[in-house]
Amino acid sequence: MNDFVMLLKAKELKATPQRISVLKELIKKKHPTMDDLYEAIKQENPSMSLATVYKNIGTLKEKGIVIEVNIADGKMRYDIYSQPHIHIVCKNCHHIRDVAYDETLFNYQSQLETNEKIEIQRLDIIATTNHCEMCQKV
Amino acid sequence: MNDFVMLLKAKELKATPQRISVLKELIKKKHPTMDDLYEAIKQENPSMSLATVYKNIGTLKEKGIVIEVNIADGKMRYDIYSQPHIHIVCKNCHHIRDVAYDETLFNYQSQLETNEKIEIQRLDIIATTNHCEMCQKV
DNA sequence: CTATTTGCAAACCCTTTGCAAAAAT
DNA sequence: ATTTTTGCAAAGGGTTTGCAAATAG
Repeated sequence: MNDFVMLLKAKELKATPQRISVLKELIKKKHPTMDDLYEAIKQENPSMSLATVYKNIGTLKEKGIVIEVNIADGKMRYDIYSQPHIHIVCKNCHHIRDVAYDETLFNYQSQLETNEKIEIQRLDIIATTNHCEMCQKV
Repeated sequence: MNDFVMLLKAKELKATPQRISVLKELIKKKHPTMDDLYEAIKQENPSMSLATVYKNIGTLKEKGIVIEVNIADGKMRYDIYSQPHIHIVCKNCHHIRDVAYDETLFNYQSQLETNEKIEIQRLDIIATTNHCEMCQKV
């Protein structure tokens, strides 16, 4: 029983070939779009349906196995969740670079090559909080 | 000649009532969705078309007056751009809080109330760089 | 055997586009 | 007078849904 099957069983999900293909491809290709996934998986399993990829990604998201990377270009990207990290997205070509996230002191500049010039366009943190004045979820 | 008209003229945009309404509403309501904007503006100008709101937001984005806030729930939010700041999005109710961004040392925890527990779900930086290995734009 | 998952097609939503009429400068 | 902008309706593109057949456990 391989790692993917164990991971799925641990989350009480059935280990279908389609599901395993999605996980495999997420490891193989970094931050793929839905179409990247679909096209790649179809090579090995021509009967794979786009709806199934969507449904599986949805399920894997719910279980915390997969996270979305939204760079606001109209297409969502997907990533297997390992630990909190930062996505630095090139505004020009949309390439996504993973940068480690230091929980205690996040000084992103210090993590970069010294002569790299980063110009921030947008910085979004999606987080849960116990102090949201709107939903008051404590 | 009011501030909005001056702002638009400075960017070589015609100061139409529709355009001014969009700016007004962006000031009035924080981080509205497209539909928020459309519905609010229709109150005062019933002939306002949704396509016009989209077109104006597009133009204002191009000119750097407006930025998008994408919290990956399927709807885009919009914000008048003043200076770089962080959007902390509540995962539960989607309320967006603006947090100041310190260019030299960004320690987001220190900016928050001491007993607030933030659990980061996602942290995205959209930035231009001169070291992107993919597009090599220097 | 039962509950979940798949695959297909249709439906959905948000967003964009084409174009003629209207408005801004 | 020229150029931009508006408003309408249609099209577009990514995502979701309903349901019967297939599959996993």
